[in-house]
Amino acid sequence: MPRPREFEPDAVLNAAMLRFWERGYRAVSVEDLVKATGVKPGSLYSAFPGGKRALFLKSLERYSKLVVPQKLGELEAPGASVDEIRGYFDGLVRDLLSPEGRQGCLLVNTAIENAAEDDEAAAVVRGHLARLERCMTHALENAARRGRVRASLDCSGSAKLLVATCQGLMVVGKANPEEALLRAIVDNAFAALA
Amino acid sequence: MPRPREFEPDAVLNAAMLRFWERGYRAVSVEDLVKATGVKPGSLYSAFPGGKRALFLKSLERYSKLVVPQKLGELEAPGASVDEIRGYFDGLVRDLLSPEGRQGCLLVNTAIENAAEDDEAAAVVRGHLARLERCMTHALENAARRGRVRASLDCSGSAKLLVATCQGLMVVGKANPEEALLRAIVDNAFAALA
DNA sequence: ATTGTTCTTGAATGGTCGTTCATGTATTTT
DNA sequence: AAAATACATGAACGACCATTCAAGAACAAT
Repeated sequence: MPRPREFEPDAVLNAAMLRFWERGYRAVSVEDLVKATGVKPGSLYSAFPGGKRALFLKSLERYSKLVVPQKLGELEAPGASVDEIRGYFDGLVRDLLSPEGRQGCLLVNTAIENAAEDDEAAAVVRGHLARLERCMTHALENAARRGRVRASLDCSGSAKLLVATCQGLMVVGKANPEEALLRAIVDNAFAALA
Repeated sequence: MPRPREFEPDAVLNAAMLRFWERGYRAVSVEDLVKATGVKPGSLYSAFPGGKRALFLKSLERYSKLVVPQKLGELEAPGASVDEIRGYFDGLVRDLLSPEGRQGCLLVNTAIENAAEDDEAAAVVRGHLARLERCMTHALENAARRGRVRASLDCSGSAKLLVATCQGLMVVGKANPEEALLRAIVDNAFAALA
């Protein structure tokens, strides 16, 4: 009986995610979202109860499920090793240097902008960091088994360090997107593993 | 002839800096600043032409001149070496774990929140990163001369990595202020130098 | 064709934003 | 004592904020 929806909620969520990604939670107004999606306030609020913040939290989850796996790529494969870590870092550098990728990582931005005042957002960020650390640890263990890193390497600890390094890479890259600088960071991070 | 000021502009600027530090630029309203300083809008705007944003930029500079040197401590001394780098990192961890220090670093927060849309703010951040890198490079060179790090170490590149590491430390610490995690990051960053 | 249900629309809400300005006040010089 | 000057006050500004809601519209079932 009901009248059918005229828009795709997933498409709306995607547009919202992109806005939050490039401008941050506070900088995006509902009017911005209305313009970006073509969906009027009333419909937005009925499709996403909880309004702007709910849309933001759903954006974080969507980012985790859709964008992150694409960036992680082979690093999440069971056989991942040093090359896959390297590939991930190279991808980060490439993104930071490209005009579209300068927005960095939505979850890093959220850690800084919202983690202190929004526990739910912080939880999503923590989940992301844990996932990243898991990948890195696993890849380092594979690498150790294959003799691609020094035998004395603390895989779990080094994974934590690598996670911090890529967060730092994004902070540096956001303020100072210079290829030589970013490459030096990545190169030296890897020199430490050998 | 004129009526004298009833407030200390430096004290006002300090209060503003603290607010921006803990909540971010967008999250702080002028009304917040009025409440925090006791100075009414009219006086605020006449003492700080340019309003909120000027106050923010001045806060960044004040932070650079007053807070940063205190955190850097001996690391800026000519004779600084590994121990001073370590001291700096330990201080960061201590701060991130303390209730007052969870706000992280104003300049890191600014890199994420404002660098993309505010060139002047980004320039201050870049200056800070350059200063940090200069300290680190100098300390590593001292350390190399004294045999405290491996001879093959690329001081300039490792300094860049250490800068990124402490930015990353602050991102991780903001979302997940766990001592064991932060210590592991620092320990492994130093293991890479030996 | 009518009814029931959900959706769309866009104006309106009350609140807050950053900023300005007219008025009154305190102080120093004349 | 009076004039001149800079400051303090806080109400008022228009703009924008997130959100709500009354009205009309589109479809499915009858």
